[in-house]
Amino acid sequence: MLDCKREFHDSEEGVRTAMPENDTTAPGADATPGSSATPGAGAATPAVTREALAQAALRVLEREGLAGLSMRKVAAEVGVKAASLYWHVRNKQELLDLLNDAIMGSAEPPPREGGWREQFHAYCWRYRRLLLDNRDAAKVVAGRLAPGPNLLGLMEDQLDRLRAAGLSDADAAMASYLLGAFVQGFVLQEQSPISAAEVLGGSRREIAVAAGDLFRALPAEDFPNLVDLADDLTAPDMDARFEFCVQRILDGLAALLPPDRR
Amino acid sequence: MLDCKREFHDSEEGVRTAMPENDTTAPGADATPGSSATPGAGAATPAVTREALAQAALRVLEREGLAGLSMRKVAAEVGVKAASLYWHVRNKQELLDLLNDAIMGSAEPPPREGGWREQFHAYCWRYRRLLLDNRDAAKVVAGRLAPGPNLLGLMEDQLDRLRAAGLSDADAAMASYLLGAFVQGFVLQEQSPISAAEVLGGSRREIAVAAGDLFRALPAEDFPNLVDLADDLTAPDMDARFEFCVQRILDGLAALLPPDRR
DNA sequence: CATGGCTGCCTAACACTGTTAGGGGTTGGT
DNA sequence: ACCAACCCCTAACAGTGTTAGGCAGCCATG
Repeated sequence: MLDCKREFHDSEEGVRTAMPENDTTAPGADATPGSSATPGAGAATPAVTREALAQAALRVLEREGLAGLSMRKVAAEVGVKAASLYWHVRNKQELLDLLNDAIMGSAEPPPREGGWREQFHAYCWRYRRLLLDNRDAAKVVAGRLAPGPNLLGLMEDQLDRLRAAGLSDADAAMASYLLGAFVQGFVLQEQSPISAAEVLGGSRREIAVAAGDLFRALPAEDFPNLVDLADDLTAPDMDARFEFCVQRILDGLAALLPPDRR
Repeated sequence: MLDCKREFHDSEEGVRTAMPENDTTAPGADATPGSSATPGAGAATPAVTREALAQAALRVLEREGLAGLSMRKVAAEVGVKAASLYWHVRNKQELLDLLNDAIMGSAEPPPREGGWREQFHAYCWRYRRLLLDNRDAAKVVAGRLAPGPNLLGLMEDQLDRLRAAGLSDADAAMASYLLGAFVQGFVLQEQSPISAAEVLGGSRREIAVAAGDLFRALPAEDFPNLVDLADDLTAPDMDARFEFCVQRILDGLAALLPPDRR
């Protein structure tokens, strides 16, 4: 009776994250967590829903970054004290799961035109763009697989195209996984600061130059290739680098198809 | 005078992380904590070096995971109080950089035999194995590019082979980057818990089954592909999945080479 | 030998974090 | 009017990274 509240906030557990459950990003006063369905609902103005929490977390993330995203700040963002969040959310990790899918919410699949190669290409770029545009999105997404309604929708669409391209079921599933893993890894690397050069809080280009100097300053007898390739290794054009990688993966996938379908 | 200590702990800044500086993996039993080090020992016996710190951090990481790795615990591991660490290290991030390269220290490049494809293949697998064998290594490595002596050595060797395979300078640099980004992303995904299934603290296989059930339970009219490919999407054999991805990348790289060098 | 400066550690403290216990209103249903 | 559920609150706990300032030994110099 004491902690009956922690028991369950809504009807089912496993299905909730899976069900699309019409998520209107609209600030409508409806759609309290899941309890709206349960008869005998009490409160008049919920004021804070799981949707609202996710959006608030998104704003805090944009403003303060992942390291600065605390329960107290998210609570303040929705006009509430920290402890109250635990009514709607089991712990911070669950809030991050909501945030996770909220980030995916702003993604939209590329137009369904052109060959599979163009479409897969566009998918990679859009996903990267999504991760780059939302602050610390890569860190939030990485290390947590939160199959919320938004992510599920994207996967569904993606798989549909891969199968239409002629990939087998297993290959389509693998390819989808490959895309996700690679893009996440790439953006994570791309955004990761270089330890040696962090002292100078310079721009991306400046620290690339600094990294180049670092490589060039190595003893040439021990690291001939690093010294030699310093420029190539620290080329600051990340778009070109990404494009290269994507093309490699596309070529690799193309090799799975019969020659007439590439 | 007050904080003169924070000025510099050692000679040069930028070069330190770059120089190999013979790293002994610490001679056995001495490093054990306890108050034995404190009495009578002055400045003569340092008792805690950056190397020792890195090794201690590695042990704490193995025992408690990244989330449980705190300055106080690492300090206790070397028999010292937390504040003392800031004499040797600027902040926690710098300790993590040391840890980063310490993890890389246990990597050894694959034998230099077979074609470039076998060697690149082995590189991918060894890197993944390294990240899997050291607890939370993927999380430590991701989001931080710490070009310590160990990582530099690996890059050097890797680039050497890629160039020997016939890749252009730019392509070799890109390919090396691709390898790192992909493997990190893959292992990160591989190890990331699934939000919906975390309640059951089951094994990898169990949560894969649970994820499969989750996909199968989706409304078939909205997610026909997810329902259909549930088995393929949740196939628990991560080795096979990794192998697939690596082969795609290898194929993609092979397309860069003239047909006679593939 | 004495003096100071440097090294390496210490204790205390600050502002913060996630999380829990328990209490108090407001609401709707009976 | 009562009850139960809902939603939020205050207070507190243990733990975090980090800094200020102090204190004991070692070095080299006067």
